[in-house]
Amino acid sequence: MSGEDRRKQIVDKAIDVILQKGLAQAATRDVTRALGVGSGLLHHYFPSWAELRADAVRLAATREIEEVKALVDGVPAMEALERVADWVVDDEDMRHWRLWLNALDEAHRDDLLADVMTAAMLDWHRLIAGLLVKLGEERGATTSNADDAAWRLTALMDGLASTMLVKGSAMTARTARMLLKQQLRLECGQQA
Amino acid sequence: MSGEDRRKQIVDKAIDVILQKGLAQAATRDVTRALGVGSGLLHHYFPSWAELRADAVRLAATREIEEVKALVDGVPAMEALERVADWVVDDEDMRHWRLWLNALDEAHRDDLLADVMTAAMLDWHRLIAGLLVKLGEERGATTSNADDAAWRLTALMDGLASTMLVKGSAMTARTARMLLKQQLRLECGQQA
DNA sequence: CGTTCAACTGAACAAGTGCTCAACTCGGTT
DNA sequence: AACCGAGTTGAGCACTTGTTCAGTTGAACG
Repeated sequence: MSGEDRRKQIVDKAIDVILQKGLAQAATRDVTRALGVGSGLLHHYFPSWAELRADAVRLAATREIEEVKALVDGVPAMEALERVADWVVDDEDMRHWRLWLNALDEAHRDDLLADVMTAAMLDWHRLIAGLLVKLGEERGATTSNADDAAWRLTALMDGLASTMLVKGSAMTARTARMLLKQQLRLECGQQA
Repeated sequence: MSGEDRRKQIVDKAIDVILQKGLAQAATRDVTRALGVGSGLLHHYFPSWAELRADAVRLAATREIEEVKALVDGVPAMEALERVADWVVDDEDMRHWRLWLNALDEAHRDDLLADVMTAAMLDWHRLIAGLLVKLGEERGATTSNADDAAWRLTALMDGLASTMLVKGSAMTARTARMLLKQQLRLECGQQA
Protein backbone atom coordinates (compact mmCIF):
# COMPACT_ATOMS: atom_id res chain seq x y z
CA MET A 1 0.00 0.00 0.00
CA SER A 2 1.24 3.47 -0.85
CA GLY A 3 2.56 5.68 1.89
CA GLU A 4 -0.04 8.38 1.54
CA ASP A 5 -2.96 5.96 1.57
CA ARG A 6 -1.59 4.11 4.56
CA ARG A 7 -1.19 7.37 6.44
CA LYS A 8 -4.81 8.32 5.88
CA GLN A 9 -5.96 4.83 6.76
CA ILE A 10 -4.10 4.97 10.06
CA VAL A 11 -5.50 8.37 10.99
CA ASP A 12 -9.02 7.22 10.11
CA LYS A 13 -8.74 4.10 12.21
CA ALA A 14 -7.26 6.14 15.04
CA ILE A 15 -10.38 8.32 14.99
CA ASP A 16 -12.54 5.20 15.20
CA VAL A 17 -10.59 3.83 18.13
CA ILE A 18 -10.53 7.15 19.96
CA LEU A 19 -14.26 7.67 19.49
CA GLN A 20 -14.90 4.20 20.83
CA LYS A 21 -12.45 3.98 23.74
CA GLY A 22 -11.95 7.60 24.61
CA LEU A 23 -8.87 9.69 23.99
CA ALA A 24 -7.14 8.83 27.24
CA GLN A 25 -7.75 5.08 26.95
CA ALA A 26 -6.89 4.65 23.30
CA ALA A 27 -3.48 3.07 22.74
CA THR A 28 -1.23 2.53 19.77
CA ARG A 29 -1.88 -1.20 20.02
CA ASP A 30 -5.62 -0.64 19.58
CA VAL A 31 -5.00 1.06 16.29
CA THR A 32 -2.46 -1.41 14.94
CA ARG A 33 -4.52 -4.40 16.02
CA ALA A 34 -7.69 -2.98 14.46
CA LEU A 35 -5.71 -2.47 11.28
CA GLY A 36 -4.02 -5.86 11.47
CA VAL A 37 -0.56 -4.38 11.09
CA GLY A 38 2.63 -4.47 13.10
CA SER A 39 3.32 -1.93 15.78
CA GLY A 40 6.34 -0.64 13.94
CA LEU A 41 4.29 0.48 10.98
CA LEU A 42 2.52 3.10 13.03
CA HIS A 43 5.83 4.61 14.05
CA HIS A 44 7.05 4.44 10.50
CA TYR A 45 4.44 7.03 9.60
CA PHE A 46 4.06 8.90 12.87
CA PRO A 47 7.02 9.74 15.07
CA SER A 48 4.90 9.31 18.18
CA TRP A 49 1.44 8.46 19.42
CA ALA A 50 1.05 12.09 20.48
CA GLU A 51 1.38 13.20 16.87
CA LEU A 52 -0.99 10.62 15.47
CA ARG A 53 -3.50 11.41 18.16
CA ALA A 54 -3.25 15.14 17.47
CA ASP A 55 -3.74 14.53 13.75
CA ALA A 56 -6.76 12.35 14.46
CA VAL A 57 -8.37 14.93 16.72
CA ARG A 58 -7.68 17.68 14.23
CA LEU A 59 -9.29 15.73 11.42
CA ALA A 60 -12.30 14.76 13.53
CA ALA A 61 -12.83 18.33 14.67
CA THR A 62 -12.49 19.63 11.12
CA ARG A 63 -15.03 17.15 9.82
CA GLU A 64 -17.49 18.13 12.52
CA ILE A 65 -17.37 21.82 11.85
CA GLU A 66 -17.58 21.24 8.12
CA GLU A 67 -20.68 19.18 8.72
CA VAL A 68 -22.26 21.99 10.68
CA LYS A 69 -21.25 24.57 8.12
CA ALA A 70 -22.99 22.52 5.45
CA LEU A 71 -26.03 22.25 7.69
CA VAL A 72 -26.46 26.01 8.03
CA ASP A 73 -25.36 27.05 4.57
CA GLY A 74 -27.80 29.49 3.03
CA VAL A 75 -30.21 29.21 5.93
CA PRO A 76 -31.58 32.37 7.62
CA ALA A 77 -29.43 33.22 10.63
CA MET A 78 -31.96 32.58 13.36
CA GLU A 79 -32.88 29.17 12.03
CA ALA A 80 -29.22 28.42 11.46
CA LEU A 81 -28.43 29.15 15.10
CA GLU A 82 -31.26 26.93 16.23
CA ARG A 83 -30.06 24.17 13.94
CA VAL A 84 -26.62 24.42 15.48
CA ALA A 85 -28.13 24.20 18.95
CA ASP A 86 -30.07 21.11 17.93
CA TRP A 87 -27.13 19.49 16.21
CA VAL A 88 -24.86 20.08 19.14
CA VAL A 89 -27.17 18.27 21.53
CA ASP A 90 -28.50 15.57 19.23
CA ASP A 91 -25.23 13.67 19.06
CA GLU A 92 -26.49 10.23 19.98
CA ASP A 93 -24.34 8.52 22.58
CA MET A 94 -22.47 11.84 22.93
CA ARG A 95 -19.49 10.27 21.21
CA HIS A 96 -18.29 13.44 19.62
CA TRP A 97 -18.74 15.43 22.78
CA ARG A 98 -16.79 12.83 24.68
CA LEU A 99 -13.95 13.22 22.21
CA TRP A 100 -14.15 17.01 22.33
CA LEU A 101 -14.11 17.21 26.13
CA ASN A 102 -11.43 14.55 26.44
CA ALA A 103 -9.28 16.51 24.05
CA LEU A 104 -9.92 19.76 25.91
CA ASP A 105 -8.76 18.06 29.07
CA GLU A 106 -5.73 16.34 27.58
CA ALA A 107 -4.70 19.61 25.97
CA HIS A 108 -3.45 20.70 29.41
CA ARG A 109 -0.71 18.10 29.15
CA ASP A 110 -0.10 17.93 25.41
CA ASP A 111 1.03 20.98 23.49
CA LEU A 112 0.18 19.47 20.12
CA LEU A 113 -3.39 18.92 21.24
CA ALA A 114 -3.50 22.41 22.73
CA ASP A 115 -2.75 23.86 19.30
CA VAL A 116 -5.39 21.70 17.66
CA MET A 117 -8.03 22.62 20.21
CA THR A 118 -7.19 26.32 20.11
CA ALA A 119 -7.71 26.31 16.37
CA ALA A 120 -10.91 24.29 16.62
CA MET A 121 -12.36 26.59 19.27
CA LEU A 122 -11.60 29.61 17.14
CA ASP A 123 -13.35 27.94 14.21
CA TRP A 124 -16.46 27.40 16.28
CA HIS A 125 -16.36 30.91 17.65
CA ARG A 126 -15.99 32.32 14.16
CA LEU A 127 -18.93 30.27 12.93
CA ILE A 128 -21.26 31.37 15.72
CA ALA A 129 -20.10 34.98 15.65
CA GLY A 130 -20.66 35.06 11.90
CA LEU A 131 -24.21 33.82 12.29
CA LEU A 132 -24.89 36.43 14.97
CA VAL A 133 -23.61 39.20 12.73
CA LYS A 134 -25.72 37.88 9.91
CA LEU A 135 -28.71 37.85 12.21
CA GLY A 136 -28.09 41.50 13.06
CA GLU A 137 -27.88 42.39 9.40
CA GLU A 138 -31.08 40.56 8.56
CA ARG A 139 -32.82 42.48 11.31
CA GLY A 140 -31.08 45.73 10.47
CA ALA A 141 -29.80 46.09 14.01
CA THR A 142 -26.38 46.83 15.41
CA THR A 143 -24.20 43.84 16.20
CA SER A 144 -21.58 45.35 18.43
CA ASN A 145 -21.28 42.40 20.79
CA ALA A 146 -21.47 39.41 18.48
CA ASP A 147 -18.01 38.31 19.58
CA ASP A 148 -18.91 38.28 23.25
CA ALA A 149 -22.19 36.54 22.60
CA ALA A 150 -20.43 33.90 20.52
CA TRP A 151 -17.95 33.21 23.32
CA ARG A 152 -20.81 32.82 25.76
CA LEU A 153 -22.68 30.47 23.45
CA THR A 154 -19.71 28.25 22.69
CA ALA A 155 -18.66 28.14 26.34
CA LEU A 156 -22.23 27.33 27.33
CA MET A 157 -22.26 24.43 24.89
CA ASP A 158 -19.05 23.06 26.37
CA GLY A 159 -20.27 23.49 29.92
CA LEU A 160 -23.66 21.93 29.29
CA ALA A 161 -22.08 19.01 27.47
CA SER A 162 -19.64 18.27 30.25
CA THR A 163 -22.48 18.39 32.74
CA MET A 164 -24.57 16.09 30.59
CA LEU A 165 -21.77 13.58 30.23
CA VAL A 166 -21.36 12.93 33.93
CA LYS A 167 -23.25 9.78 34.71
CA GLY A 168 -26.13 10.38 37.09
CA SER A 169 -26.18 14.08 36.36
CA ALA A 170 -29.59 15.72 36.24
CA MET A 171 -28.80 17.37 32.93
CA THR A 172 -30.57 15.79 29.97
CA ALA A 173 -30.29 16.51 26.29
CA ARG A 174 -33.79 17.93 26.35
CA THR A 175 -32.96 20.37 29.14
CA ALA A 176 -29.67 21.34 27.56
CA ARG A 177 -31.38 22.08 24.26
CA MET A 178 -33.93 24.24 26.04
CA LEU A 179 -31.27 26.12 27.97
CA LEU A 180 -29.30 26.75 24.80
CA LYS A 181 -32.31 28.13 22.98
CA GLN A 182 -33.18 30.35 25.91
CA GLN A 183 -29.65 31.69 25.80
CA LEU A 184 -30.09 32.35 22.10
CA ARG A 185 -33.17 34.40 22.91
CA LEU A 186 -31.37 36.24 25.70
CA GLU A 187 -28.53 37.20 23.40
CA CYS A 188 -30.75 38.19 20.51
CA GLY A 189 -33.14 40.12 22.67
CA GLN A 190 -30.33 42.31 23.87
CA GLN A 191 -28.93 42.61 20.41
CA ALA A 192 -32.10 43.62 18.61
CA MET B 1 -0.27 7.55 64.65
CA SER B 2 -3.95 6.79 65.13
CA GLY B 3 -5.94 5.36 62.28
CA GLU B 4 -8.30 8.27 61.93
CA ASP B 5 -5.52 10.85 61.89
CA ARG B 6 -3.54 8.88 59.37
CA ARG B 7 -6.57 8.64 57.12
CA LYS B 8 -7.07 12.39 57.13
CA GLN B 9 -3.39 12.98 56.58
CA ILE B 10 -3.39 10.74 53.54
CA VAL B 11 -6.43 12.42 52.00
CA ASP B 12 -4.93 15.85 52.61
CA LYS B 13 -1.67 14.91 51.00
CA ALA B 14 -3.54 13.33 48.11
CA ILE B 15 -5.26 16.66 47.49
CA ASP B 16 -1.87 18.39 47.44
CA VAL B 17 -0.46 15.90 44.99
CA ILE B 18 -3.51 16.00 42.75
CA LEU B 19 -3.56 19.80 42.69
CA GLN B 20 0.10 19.81 41.75
CA LYS B 21 0.32 16.98 39.20
CA GLY B 22 -3.21 16.81 37.93
CA LEU B 23 -5.76 14.13 38.62
CA ALA B 24 -4.78 11.87 35.75
CA GLN B 25 -1.04 12.05 36.46
CA ALA B 26 -1.14 11.65 40.21
CA ALA B 27 -0.16 8.17 41.36
CA THR B 28 -0.27 6.31 44.64
CA ARG B 29 3.52 6.47 44.81
CA ASP B 30 3.43 10.26 44.71
CA VAL B 31 1.28 10.33 47.81
CA THR B 32 3.22 7.72 49.76
CA ARG B 33 6.57 9.26 48.82
CA ALA B 34 5.42 12.75 49.81
CA LEU B 35 4.28 11.30 53.11
CA GLY B 36 7.40 9.20 53.57
CA VAL B 37 5.42 6.02 54.15
CA GLY B 38 5.33 2.61 52.56
CA SER B 39 3.04 1.87 49.66
CA GLY B 40 1.14 -0.72 51.64
CA LEU B 41 -0.01 1.83 54.18
CA LEU B 42 -2.11 3.62 51.63
CA HIS B 43 -3.92 0.40 50.79
CA HIS B 44 -4.35 -0.36 54.44
CA TYR B 45 -6.64 2.67 54.70
CA PHE B 46 -8.04 2.82 51.18
CA PRO B 47 -9.02 -0.29 49.25
CA SER B 48 -7.98 1.34 45.99
CA TRP B 49 -6.52 4.45 44.50
CA ALA B 50 -9.91 5.17 42.95
CA GLU B 51 -11.46 5.45 46.40
CA LEU B 52 -8.75 7.65 47.82
CA ARG B 53 -8.87 9.85 44.79
CA ALA B 54 -12.64 10.17 45.00
CA ASP B 55 -12.41 11.07 48.68
CA ALA B 56 -9.76 13.67 47.92
CA VAL B 57 -11.83 15.26 45.17
CA ARG B 58 -14.92 15.25 47.34
CA LEU B 59 -13.10 16.98 50.18
CA ALA B 60 -11.49 19.54 47.87
CA ALA B 61 -14.82 20.34 46.23
CA THR B 62 -16.54 20.64 49.58
CA ARG B 63 -13.89 23.02 50.88
CA GLU B 64 -14.23 25.18 47.82
CA ILE B 65 -17.95 25.59 48.01
CA GLU B 66 -17.79 26.23 51.74
CA GLU B 67 -15.27 28.95 51.06
CA VAL B 68 -17.59 30.57 48.57
CA LYS B 69 -20.58 30.24 50.87
CA ALA B 70 -18.64 32.05 53.57
CA LEU B 71 -17.71 34.72 51.06
CA VAL B 72 -21.32 35.55 50.17
CA ASP B 73 -22.90 35.03 53.56
CA GLY B 74 -25.16 37.93 54.49
CA VAL B 75 -24.22 39.89 51.37
CA PRO B 76 -26.94 41.37 49.15
CA ALA B 77 -27.74 38.96 46.33
CA MET B 78 -26.45 41.01 43.41
CA GLU B 79 -23.13 41.70 45.06
CA ALA B 80 -22.94 38.08 46.16
CA LEU B 81 -23.34 36.90 42.58
CA GLU B 82 -20.64 39.28 41.42
CA ARG B 83 -18.36 38.08 44.18
CA VAL B 84 -18.88 34.51 43.02
CA ALA B 85 -18.06 35.50 39.46
CA ASP B 86 -14.87 37.19 40.64
CA TRP B 87 -13.87 34.34 42.90
CA VAL B 88 -14.42 31.78 40.19
CA VAL B 89 -12.05 33.51 37.81
CA ASP B 90 -9.47 34.80 40.28
CA ASP B 91 -8.07 31.39 41.08
CA GLU B 92 -4.40 32.10 40.51
CA ASP B 93 -2.70 29.44 38.42
CA MET B 94 -6.16 27.95 37.83
CA ARG B 95 -5.22 25.06 40.07
CA HIS B 96 -8.70 24.45 41.35
CA TRP B 97 -10.23 24.72 37.93
CA ARG B 98 -7.69 22.25 36.63
CA LEU B 99 -8.75 19.83 39.34
CA TRP B 100 -12.43 20.45 38.70
CA LEU B 101 -12.21 19.95 34.95
CA ASN B 102 -9.91 16.95 35.29
CA ALA B 103 -12.41 15.38 37.65
CA LEU B 104 -15.30 16.14 35.33
CA ASP B 105 -13.43 14.38 32.56
CA GLU B 106 -12.31 11.39 34.60
CA ALA B 107 -15.86 10.98 35.87
CA HIS B 108 -16.69 9.43 32.51
CA ARG B 109 -14.54 6.45 33.43
CA ASP B 110 -14.91 6.35 37.20
CA ASP B 111 -18.29 5.86 38.82
CA LEU B 112 -17.07 6.95 42.23
CA LEU B 113 -15.90 10.23 40.77
CA ALA B 114 -19.13 10.56 38.85
CA ASP B 115 -21.08 10.46 42.10
CA VAL B 116 -18.78 13.01 43.69
CA MET B 117 -19.04 15.38 40.76
CA THR B 118 -22.80 15.01 40.46
CA ALA B 119 -23.16 16.02 44.10
CA ALA B 120 -20.71 18.90 43.73
CA MET B 121 -22.47 20.22 40.65
CA LEU B 122 -25.79 20.12 42.45
CA ASP B 123 -24.26 22.05 45.34
CA TRP B 124 -23.07 24.77 43.02
CA HIS B 125 -26.36 24.89 41.22
CA ARG B 126 -28.21 25.16 44.51
CA LEU B 127 -25.97 27.98 45.65
CA ILE B 128 -26.40 30.03 42.49
CA ALA B 129 -30.11 29.34 42.21
CA GLY B 130 -30.55 30.38 45.85
CA LEU B 131 -28.82 33.67 45.19
CA LEU B 132 -30.99 34.29 42.15
CA VAL B 133 -34.15 33.64 44.14
CA LYS B 134 -32.89 35.95 46.84
CA LEU B 135 -32.21 38.59 44.23
CA GLY B 136 -35.75 38.28 42.99
CA GLU B 137 -37.12 38.66 46.51
CA GLU B 138 -34.99 41.71 47.18
CA ARG B 139 -36.33 43.27 44.03
CA GLY B 140 -39.85 42.05 44.63
CA ALA B 141 -39.94 40.36 41.24
CA THR B 142 -40.98 36.87 40.15
CA THR B 143 -38.22 34.29 40.02
CA SER B 144 -39.80 31.60 37.92
CA ASN B 145 -36.67 30.67 36.03
CA ALA B 146 -33.98 30.80 38.68
CA ASP B 147 -33.22 27.14 38.14
CA ASP B 148 -32.64 27.51 34.43
CA ALA B 149 -30.57 30.62 34.93
CA ALA B 150 -28.45 28.86 37.52
CA TRP B 151 -27.76 25.97 35.15
CA ARG B 152 -26.72 28.41 32.47
CA LEU B 153 -24.43 30.29 34.83
CA THR B 154 -22.72 27.21 36.21
CA ALA B 155 -22.33 25.67 32.76
CA LEU B 156 -20.94 28.95 31.49
CA MET B 157 -18.36 28.97 34.27
CA ASP B 158 -17.28 25.46 33.36
CA GLY B 159 -17.12 26.23 29.67
CA LEU B 160 -15.20 29.47 30.09
CA ALA B 161 -12.76 27.82 32.46
CA SER B 162 -12.03 24.95 30.11
CA THR B 163 -11.48 27.44 27.30
CA MET B 164 -9.18 29.51 29.48
CA LEU B 165 -7.12 26.50 30.48
CA VAL B 166 -6.11 25.53 26.97
CA LYS B 167 -2.66 26.93 26.42
CA GLY B 168 -2.59 29.51 23.66
CA SER B 169 -6.30 30.09 23.88
CA ALA B 170 -7.48 33.65 23.39
CA MET B 171 -9.60 33.52 26.52
CA THR B 172 -8.15 35.47 29.43
CA ALA B 173 -9.34 35.76 33.01
CA ARG B 174 -10.26 39.36 32.36
CA THR B 175 -12.44 38.47 29.37
CA ALA B 176 -14.01 35.57 31.18
CA ARG B 177 -14.91 37.76 34.13
CA MET B 178 -16.50 40.29 31.81
CA LEU B 179 -18.48 37.63 29.95
CA LEU B 180 -19.73 36.18 33.22
CA LYS B 181 -20.90 39.55 34.48
CA GLN B 182 -22.62 40.29 31.20
CA GLN B 183 -24.42 36.98 31.55
CA LEU B 184 -25.45 37.98 35.06
CA ARG B 185 -26.97 41.14 33.64
CA LEU B 186 -28.70 39.22 30.86
CA GLU B 187 -30.29 36.84 33.33
CA CYS B 188 -31.29 39.53 35.79
CA GLY B 189 -32.63 41.84 33.11
CA GLN B 190 -35.01 39.16 32.01
CA GLN B 191 -35.88 38.27 35.53
CA ALA B 192 -36.60 41.78 36.81
C1' DC C 1 18.80 -12.29 -13.02
C1' DG C 2 20.51 -9.15 -9.10
C1' DT C 3 20.04 -4.81 -6.68
C1' DT C 4 17.60 -1.49 -4.24
C1' DC C 5 14.54 0.49 -1.13
C1' DA C 6 10.23 1.71 0.90
C1' DA C 7 6.83 -0.82 3.31
C1' DC C 8 6.35 -3.70 6.94
C1' DT C 9 7.02 -7.14 10.99
C1' DG C 10 6.92 -8.37 15.91
C1' DA C 11 9.76 -9.67 19.77
C1' DA C 12 11.94 -7.12 23.11
C1' DC C 13 12.66 -3.11 26.20
C1' DA C 14 12.23 0.48 29.62
C1' DA C 15 9.22 2.91 32.22
C1' DG C 16 5.30 3.26 34.72
C1' DT C 17 1.01 1.70 37.05
C1' DG C 18 -2.02 -0.31 41.22
C1' DC C 19 -1.84 -3.69 44.33
C1' DT C 20 -0.28 -7.87 47.40
C1' DC C 21 1.67 -10.06 51.20
C1' DA C 22 5.06 -12.05 54.32
C1' DA C 23 7.41 -9.88 57.70
C1' DC C 24 8.46 -6.40 61.25
C1' DT C 25 7.68 -2.82 65.17
C1' DC C 26 6.00 -1.77 69.42
C1' DG C 27 2.60 0.00 72.87
C1' DG C 28 -1.00 -2.10 75.53
C1' DT C 29 -3.20 -6.29 77.74
C1' DT C 30 -3.24 -10.47 80.19
C1' DA D 1 7.18 -12.34 80.49
C1' DA D 2 4.34 -13.64 76.88
C1' DC D 3 1.19 -12.27 73.73
C1' DC D 4 -1.72 -9.67 70.62
C1' DG D 5 -2.98 -6.83 66.97
C1' DA D 6 -3.08 -2.30 64.61
C1' DG D 7 0.19 0.20 62.13
C1' DT D 8 3.66 -0.16 58.87
C1' DT D 9 7.17 -1.75 55.47
C1' DG D 10 8.92 -2.43 50.71
C1' DA D 11 10.31 -5.88 47.47
C1' DG D 12 7.90 -7.89 44.08
C1' DC D 13 3.99 -9.15 40.84
C1' DA D 14 1.09 -8.59 36.90
C1' DC D 15 -0.10 -5.61 33.68
C1' DT D 16 -0.05 -1.72 30.37
C1' DT D 17 2.10 1.74 27.93
C1' DG D 18 5.03 3.93 23.79
C1' DT D 19 9.01 3.00 21.33
C1' DT D 20 12.98 0.56 19.05
C1' DC D 21 15.42 -2.13 15.72
C1' DA D 22 17.30 -6.11 13.39
C1' DG D 23 15.32 -8.27 10.03
C1' DT D 24 11.80 -9.73 6.09
C1' DT D 25 9.01 -8.95 2.04
C1' DG D 26 8.09 -7.77 -2.65
C1' DA D 27 7.52 -4.78 -6.45
C1' DA D 28 10.26 -1.83 -9.60
C1' DC D 29 14.34 -1.16 -12.26
C1' DG D 30 18.58 -1.93 -14.95
